[in-house]
Amino acid sequence: MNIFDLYLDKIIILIKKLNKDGSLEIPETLKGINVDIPPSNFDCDISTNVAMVLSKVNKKSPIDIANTLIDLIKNEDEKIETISVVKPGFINIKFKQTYWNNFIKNVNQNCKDFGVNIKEKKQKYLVEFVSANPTGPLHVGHCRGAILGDVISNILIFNKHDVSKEYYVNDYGNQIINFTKSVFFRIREILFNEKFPIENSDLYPGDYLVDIAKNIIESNNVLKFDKFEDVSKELTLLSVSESLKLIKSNLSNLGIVHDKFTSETDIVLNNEVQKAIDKLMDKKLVYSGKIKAPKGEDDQNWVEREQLLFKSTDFGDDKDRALQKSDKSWTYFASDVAYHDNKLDRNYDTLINILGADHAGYIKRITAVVEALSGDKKKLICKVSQLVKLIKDGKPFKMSKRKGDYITVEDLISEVGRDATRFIMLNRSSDVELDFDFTKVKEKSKDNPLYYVQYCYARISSVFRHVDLNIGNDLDIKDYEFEYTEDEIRILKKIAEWPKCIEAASLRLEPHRIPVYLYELSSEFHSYWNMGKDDPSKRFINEQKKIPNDKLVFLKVISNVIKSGMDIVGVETPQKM
RNA sequence: GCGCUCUUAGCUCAGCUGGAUAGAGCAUCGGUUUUCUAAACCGAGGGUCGGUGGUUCGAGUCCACCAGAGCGCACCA
Repeated sequence: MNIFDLYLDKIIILIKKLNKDGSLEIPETLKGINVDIPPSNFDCDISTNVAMVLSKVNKKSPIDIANTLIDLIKNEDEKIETISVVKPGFINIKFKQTYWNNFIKNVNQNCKDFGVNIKEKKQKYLVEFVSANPTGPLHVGHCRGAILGDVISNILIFNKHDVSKEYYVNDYGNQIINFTKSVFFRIREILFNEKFPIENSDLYPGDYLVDIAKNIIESNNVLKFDKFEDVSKELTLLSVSESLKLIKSNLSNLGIVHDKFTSETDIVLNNEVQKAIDKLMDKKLVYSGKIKAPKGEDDQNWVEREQLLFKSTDFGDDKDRALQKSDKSWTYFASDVAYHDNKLDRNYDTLINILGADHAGYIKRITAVVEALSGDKKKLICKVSQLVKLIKDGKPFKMSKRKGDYITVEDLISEVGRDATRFIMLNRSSDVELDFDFTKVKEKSKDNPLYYVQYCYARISSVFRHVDLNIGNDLDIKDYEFEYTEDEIRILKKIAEWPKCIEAASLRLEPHRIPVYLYELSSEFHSYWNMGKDDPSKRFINEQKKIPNDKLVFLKVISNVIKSGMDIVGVETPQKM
């Protein structure tokens, strides 16, 4: 039940009627008209800008139009307490107390689906996220995008869409060869006491490779590790598989489960790259040419080479992109073209890619490919998660690939916990860099917004416990004749915002709106709770040791929204803290 | 040189696709526990929304230019 949408519909019907009568002009599109939350210093519940939007086409001042509208609106709705016109031309409406009885009844009767955006057309989504190279465990840098992708998916699922969470495994190419070589040398180190060539900067130095090497030695007694070339094929498979084991366990510790892992090697071996490039060729978007050196770069080392290029400039990219290396093998980009063609073949309505900030430059070319292949500009949406700045003891903390001194997801979770990690990573817009201060998050865990929201839920649970009720059970209430006070209505108004929050989060793929909203709601609740100290009528449990029905549904509805929100964010709502 | 993202209180950030007197937390100062969880609450101070123009009834929000920060810019993945 979205009270803002319901009222917007009412107003649209009204002005259309007036337009039919000939007493009002309306613009072609009614898109600008909205019903919104008024600023808190106005004593009203909802507010609309209709009069201001209609002002132009009617050549009248917004105030005049508003004044003629308010009587008509009031006549049609006996739930209105006051309706008034304010300065630039807003119409402000305050409902009678009884309005909120109907509201809370409605919310309670379909608790689980409260907030679901019924206006959204049901779609099939594919959300690709993480897709870190299978060359070792996940580190903190992967964490934000992982959580972002997971929760974006959760929001879409909450809104009843069909969502598939997918991981693209880059198990092909030079990096994988280097990785496998590194494993090979670690194996020789263990078996033949041969020193690992640490000076070779192409190799992966991390300690986790020793464990991978041990696992491979233990689980296999066929392979001989004399020459890399002899075992490279089998060893690659084993090494990648060990890596994926680590990654999947990291993801599971973060509370993330992907529906599908797609392997780049499979795509390449299936000849899908050639097929996809052929499709682009048919559209005359592939040609053989040379890329010019970027200005300002050092031109001396630049070698112009004839190679196969994709005309991404046709779609707004800065330059055309190479599909083939000079040795005629495919580039990474080419196999990604194939992968996206593969996605398109699976008939999704919308593809979503979650990328790290360091891959933002990649967006234009890949959206160009999807547009070229599907003919639909909006088929692929790329969402970038900005960097996480790690801070330890007040100082920035840099990770070094060469030394292999990563902070892993494992370290992070064991230090601050899964829920705190998820909540804090989401509490900011993905467009801005995020400060993640280890010492702060750990030391000041009491100031952590996660606990603030959880505490709210725990407080409500404790009230239920006191009268032997369970917070999770449905409430069956027949009579909704209540008289909520101003302080309670303030919270009910916040509850009424929940569907709006979900709508914005889903439409714009901005999960941070959910923790931000939950924090605000919790704040209203804690404030109300403390009023009970001075004013016994604000306590939930009365002198007969019972909770009256008005307070009971009130609590139920609040806890339900918190639960829904926390489920989407993917964190626990403990009943005791 | 080019592209992407950002710039809001001392610090970290919200600001619902252009609306009304721009909001939180932290930090600082001062208060609140015989009562359902004080991991909480109440109060005070703190702002030229990076700058300059433009678009319009109306701009933190849209456009242009400028300044600053981060990320990226070949056949790596």
